Amino acid sequence: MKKARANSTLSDVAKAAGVSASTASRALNGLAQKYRISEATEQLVKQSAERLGFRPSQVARSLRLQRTGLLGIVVPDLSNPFFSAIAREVTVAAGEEGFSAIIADSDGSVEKERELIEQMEARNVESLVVCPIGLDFAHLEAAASRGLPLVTVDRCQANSSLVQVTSDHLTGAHQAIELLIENGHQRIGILQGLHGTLPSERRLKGVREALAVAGIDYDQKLVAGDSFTQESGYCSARQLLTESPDLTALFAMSTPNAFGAFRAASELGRKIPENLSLICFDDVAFVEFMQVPLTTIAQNVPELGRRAALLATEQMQSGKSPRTKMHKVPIKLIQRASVGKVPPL
Amino acid sequence: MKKARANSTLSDVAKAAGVSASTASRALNGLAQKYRISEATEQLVKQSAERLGFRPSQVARSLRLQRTGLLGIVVPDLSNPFFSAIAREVTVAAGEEGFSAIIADSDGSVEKERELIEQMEARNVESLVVCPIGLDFAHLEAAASRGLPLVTVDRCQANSSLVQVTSDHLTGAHQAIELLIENGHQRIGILQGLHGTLPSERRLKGVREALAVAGIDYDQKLVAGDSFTQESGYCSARQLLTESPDLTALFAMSTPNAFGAFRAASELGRKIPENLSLICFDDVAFVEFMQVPLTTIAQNVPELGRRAALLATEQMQSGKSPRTKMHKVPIKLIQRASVGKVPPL
DNA sequence: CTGAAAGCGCTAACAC
DNA sequence: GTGTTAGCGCTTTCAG
Repeated sequence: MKKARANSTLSDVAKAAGVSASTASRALNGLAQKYRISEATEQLVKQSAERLGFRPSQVARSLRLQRTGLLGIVVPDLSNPFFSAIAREVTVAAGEEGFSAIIADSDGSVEKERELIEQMEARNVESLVVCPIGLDFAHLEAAASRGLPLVTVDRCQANSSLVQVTSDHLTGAHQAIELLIENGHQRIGILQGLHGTLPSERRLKGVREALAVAGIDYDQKLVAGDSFTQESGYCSARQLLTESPDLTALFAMSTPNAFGAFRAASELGRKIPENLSLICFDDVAFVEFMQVPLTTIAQNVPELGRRAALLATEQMQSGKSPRTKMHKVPIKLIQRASVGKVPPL
Repeated sequence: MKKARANSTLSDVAKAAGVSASTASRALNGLAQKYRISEATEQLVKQSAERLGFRPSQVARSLRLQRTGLLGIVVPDLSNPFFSAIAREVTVAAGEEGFSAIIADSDGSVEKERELIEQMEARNVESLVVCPIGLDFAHLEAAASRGLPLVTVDRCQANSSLVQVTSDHLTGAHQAIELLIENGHQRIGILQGLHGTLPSERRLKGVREALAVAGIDYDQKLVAGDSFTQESGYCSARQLLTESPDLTALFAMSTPNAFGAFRAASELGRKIPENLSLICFDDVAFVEFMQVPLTTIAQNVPELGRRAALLATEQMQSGKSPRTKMHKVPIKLIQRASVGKVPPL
């Protein structure tokens, strides 16, 4: 490998051009006009910079300007398509606003989330987008009250003063159940996500509302599960389908939940959609290429990310928190093949 | 929002403790022993720091130490599970080595990739992991020769002096074809990825080798496609299946390709695996929850990421490039349900 | 039109 | 044991 020649500095450029560092700085930062630097000098400086392959040190710049141009992202699992899609939107939106994104994976641990946020603060990120692991928000509130523009995405909290962006879970669940009912389903099993998280709670509320409208009793026996994972979906679907064989439909609160349900159903000899309907929240690209394409309540994931990034950068630029704290993004029911009419008995 | 109170600085802490900045710095950096700072002073400093909520500025530190502790990651599409899985491993491995990861999405554009790498260099990342878009490596070579420890993942280049980590594509493709042949398939369609990329070329070579071993002629007519996308898979599968209806198996070079093939097959009335076998490269979590679980050549994606991160950080710490440039990580054939015996005619 | 000097927050060599 | 000083690379008053 070639010798790691240190990048040349501004004063190198200045020296090469035979001017002072200040002049060089001004010429390179497009302030020639303002300072009425002679055309000749300006060109000379620019050429020297070019020739030396000068790249200004962002570190020095950050220190001087007290602006890092860094935006932090913390997600619970970057290998989960839902979160990586959010991360993607945030990074590109940040990039468009002139920021670089620094990312970290909390691996589903509140403790790690806390540490990572500490680290990011130490790095002087100018704002932070976090998809919280979901239960404890104290450290987030703390960071925000320290003046760090922070926005949470997805797993929000109802009674929080944080800026939050999440889907319209209630309406989504309501529509899901409505669709099932329209198709004649009366006995509907619910595969629940992590208790205590807003998405899970709101979706459950949506379920109850839709059931109430249709005059169907909400049966606690028909809801199971406590995590958005595939394993949880599998176990609870198995349990529900075994204990209540008269179920004709399943509402899964996440795609992994739905995958689990799929497996359980096939093990128990139920065919989707022939004698079991399945609808789920979240819509990942793959879902449509399953042999039985899933009918889903699609969250507008890119929009979640984009909005979060925008709220974060705005907040940072204006220096004040937006009036609206809770930002709901609409969901969309996508009908594919996994919901069928209840078979006439 | 509360007033954005600037974080307190080292000299604030020093003042509060009634000592000089140097002493404070030493006490806080665990150098008390080395400098024989009195127990009392040390505690005093630490308490003051605690009380003021002092968090050392990484920016100032970076400038002084000429070390940012930053590792850059550039991927073509963070919403693609393959790349996000790599990104995840890189960020966590980096974290374990005490680095923060700064990430960017090149959105499949070489131009953008070039710009992003520039930006990262300006931010003084200490090393860089890039999943190149695949064709032009000049800017990567340039960055590396400037002394930046850089490692490329996945789409590598055969005759490059860069440090690269990629799967054993040749063996993988060889095994895929072998499996098909063992199952009686003789007419095998190939759904190809982006031409000119090492993964695609090596896999094609593997195909030819396996075919040769079995004494089957390589038929140029049976290979189609020019991208790892789902659309490409769909179009080329349709084309192949239409022009050569005697095909009994398809080898797809990516999961998206396979999804496309799935759709094409079902539109053309072919059933997998009954009268069409399908095997594909890459193994994403979903693949096993498809109603017909896909038989795949699984890349060890986490390992790709981990190795890359390690090579990057090692290189940076030792200051020299590793002897081995090309790092191949083994693949694994995972048999599921999408490959069947060729039906006796 | 340009330069000198100060300083962002930190650490380390060199005093004493 | 602890303080003083210099300086990382940059921008920006303030002078001229």
